[in-house]
Amino acid sequence: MPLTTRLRRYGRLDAAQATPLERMPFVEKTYARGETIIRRGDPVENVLVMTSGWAARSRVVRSGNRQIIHILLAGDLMTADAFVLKRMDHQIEALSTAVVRFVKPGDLRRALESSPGLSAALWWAAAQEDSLIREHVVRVGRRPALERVSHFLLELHRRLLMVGQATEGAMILPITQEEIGDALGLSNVHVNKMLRDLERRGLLRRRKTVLQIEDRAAMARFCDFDEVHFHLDDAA
Amino acid sequence: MPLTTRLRRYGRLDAAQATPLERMPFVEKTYARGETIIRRGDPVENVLVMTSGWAARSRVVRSGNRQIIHILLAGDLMTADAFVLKRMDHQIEALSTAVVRFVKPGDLRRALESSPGLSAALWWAAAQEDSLIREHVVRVGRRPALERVSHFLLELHRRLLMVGQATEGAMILPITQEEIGDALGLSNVHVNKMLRDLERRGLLRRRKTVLQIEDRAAMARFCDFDEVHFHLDDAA
DNA sequence: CGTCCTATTGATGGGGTTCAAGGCGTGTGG
DNA sequence: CCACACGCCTTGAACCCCATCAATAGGACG
Repeated sequence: MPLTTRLRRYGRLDAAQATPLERMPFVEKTYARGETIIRRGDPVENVLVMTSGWAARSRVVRSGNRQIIHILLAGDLMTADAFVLKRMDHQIEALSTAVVRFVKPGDLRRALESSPGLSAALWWAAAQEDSLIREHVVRVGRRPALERVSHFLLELHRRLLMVGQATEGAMILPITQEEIGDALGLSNVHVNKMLRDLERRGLLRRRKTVLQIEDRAAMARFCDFDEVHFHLDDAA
Repeated sequence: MPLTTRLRRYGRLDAAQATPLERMPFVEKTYARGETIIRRGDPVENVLVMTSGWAARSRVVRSGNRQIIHILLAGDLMTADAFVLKRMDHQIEALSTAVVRFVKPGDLRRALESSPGLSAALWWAAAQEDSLIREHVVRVGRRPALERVSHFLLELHRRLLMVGQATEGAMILPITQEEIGDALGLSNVHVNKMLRDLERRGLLRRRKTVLQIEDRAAMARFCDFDEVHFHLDDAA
């Protein structure tokens, strides 16, 4: 289960403590690419966990433009604030075929109570998402397009590695260039030009949906990327 | 105490329940405009609460440009994730003279335990900040400059109203146009032009640091602003 | 009364959008 | 099994929003 894999990175969670999480009752639903999983305004009644695939938190503004706020990958919590907020202020949509696990808040609560390290680990996961979104603000607000694309891809690669969905040098990108643009505040046309530029510079290679990053360190230097905001060594 | 004022908006917190929050032991420090309150990389040892003034979460990128991620006002929690994250991934700096209350995590924990509604209310406040930051991504990524400035000002006004720091038609803006630009991913020059444009359109009036919004509804229509992301009616 | 910071304004230039057209791969129905 | 449609990628051209540069003005403060 990808969520468990991810929480183990927190460092304080062993296999035994994770068991209640795996044992929670759930219902799984599969969504097709492009389908809306939760609409803005919907009541938040369940805790949703991504089991596989890609999804996105997004908003559509009056002009019709879409802004992708955050990409959701396997192991991500989609409604961490289910206990507090009554209604969704944004929508979540599937970017690829996506499997989503629905858990009742009560069942999660019981799992948390039965294992002390678990709630700390889930808090950490939620705080990590917050941190990623803060970094996204910086990326969109103050980085030039070329670095912006590069930085975004490195972050995705790092996240996929955390849940065992990528290798050291490659990952599968199931999303379109238009969607990358919607995440980064760029046009699909310009994303294309930036990707080709990164390829021309030898920082990237692409074949269909496969994306290779030869030299992660070089790319990180190129776009001013670091891992501080992942909080990977934050076990207390 | 502004934090209490704000939490009352959550709806489930009465005066009696808020008492432990007001009674927590604390140390208060005052920061001058421009001073850094917490540095990126600093360990998170206390819970910090804004008592008065303005501050900002920000990051400086390699080019030297600053991105303001979120504006902090009186009543805001500056380190809600103090229990989970070990180190700051961004900095917090004072935008005006700012008074900050330092509370020990243990003391907060005790206050939370002594009052059932309190932790829910604090969770709500934290979730509300998350929500505001998500909206900020949309604003910076997909709104044209004129609407961006307008939308930003309306949000600040709404937030100041929540803590009794603004009147229906006016607020005090203690920050510079350059800082507005750093929040919105714009240059100080362009912010100036947008402000003057809003003034010319009769949506705004300015005298020194006083900013008047004649017709909030008209301005909200103008920049596609709504209050969904404030979650003001989210008492369970 | 000079100094420094902020606001203001115009001129110029560039990074990125928009428009448009073509190519490529994949699925689909006749 | 081919023809066509459709979605996505690619590329060039024109344009525009906003950044940058520069210069002035206007406080606030010592």
